[in-house]
Amino acid sequence: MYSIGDLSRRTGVKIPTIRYYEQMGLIEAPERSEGNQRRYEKRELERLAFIRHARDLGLSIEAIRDLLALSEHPERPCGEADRIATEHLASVREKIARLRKLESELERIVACHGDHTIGDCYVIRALADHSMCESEH
Amino acid sequence: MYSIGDLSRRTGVKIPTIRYYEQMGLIEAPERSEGNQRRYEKRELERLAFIRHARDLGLSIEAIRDLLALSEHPERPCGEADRIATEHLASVREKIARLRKLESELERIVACHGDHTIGDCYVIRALADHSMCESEH
DNA sequence: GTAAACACTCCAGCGACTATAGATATGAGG
DNA sequence: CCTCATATCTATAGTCGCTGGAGTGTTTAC
Ligand SMILES: [Zn+2]
Ligand SMILES: [Zn+2]
Ligand SMILES: [Zn+2]
Ligand SMILES: [Zn+2]
Repeated sequence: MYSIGDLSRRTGVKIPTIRYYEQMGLIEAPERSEGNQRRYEKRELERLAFIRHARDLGLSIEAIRDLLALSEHPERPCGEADRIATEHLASVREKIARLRKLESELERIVACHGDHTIGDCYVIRALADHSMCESEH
Repeated sequence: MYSIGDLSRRTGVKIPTIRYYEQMGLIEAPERSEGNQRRYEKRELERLAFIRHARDLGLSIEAIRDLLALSEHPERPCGEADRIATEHLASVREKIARLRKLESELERIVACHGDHTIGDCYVIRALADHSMCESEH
């Protein structure tokens, strides 16, 4: 039996976040002590570790909910789980692509170091005028 | 004189967003028509275009507020503006680095395509066990 | 004059937490 | 058993940058 604090220390998930996950339906409402405090089993510790890891990998609460539901049925085919992960990978790649464009625009923009005034600062002028950019964003 | 709708069409910033920027102090409260509708000058159109472009480049409202304040003083040195842009570039680079790590973990995880069940799905097992990962995240 | 299009304010919601406030429970030492 | 520090409880509000809706009033074109 773990208290919510034990669970928090063991998984690195903050206490309010654990309660939030319960509210969001990622973990079931656990048993309670006589004084109404949450008491968890090992099962729930593992479930929370799964959630934590999936969050660290950037999966949404929604996706994690689906993955947890799938993992309750070990005999079923895993196409859906693979699809969720693949889609997530695609979205990570999109984000990277977008950020790389920003990176190169910003590199160009900040290249104007030196002693000068706001009036002729390339940063300010570049921000005021998208036509100086090399790509859309 | 532009109505809020004109401004919106010309800058691509949605109407509620323009009002939000006003509330956030990025643009001043403009004059009003007799019937209390906002009426903008060209100055404000340019200011909003600046904001839009800076947002597209990922700058925070806070940073944009500072940049706008700086741009009111063309005679001052531009070190601060350069610093804001440089810091932002650094944060974009950090994001890219983090996402690249995720990308490579996810690539490894989704490599398990094929006909199999949830019970032996690598996606599910990898999410349950961070020790199968090659880096921290 | 009338109708369509536009704009007003206020407020709620998104996602994924995080942080308070004020009350109650638990557990270890005496 | 009592005290007290620590832990936990609920409920609510705040974060960021918008976005949408309800319900009402204004402008404009015909
Ligand atoms: Zn400069
Ligand atoms: Zn641009
Ligand atoms: Zn699989
Ligand atoms: Zn991992």
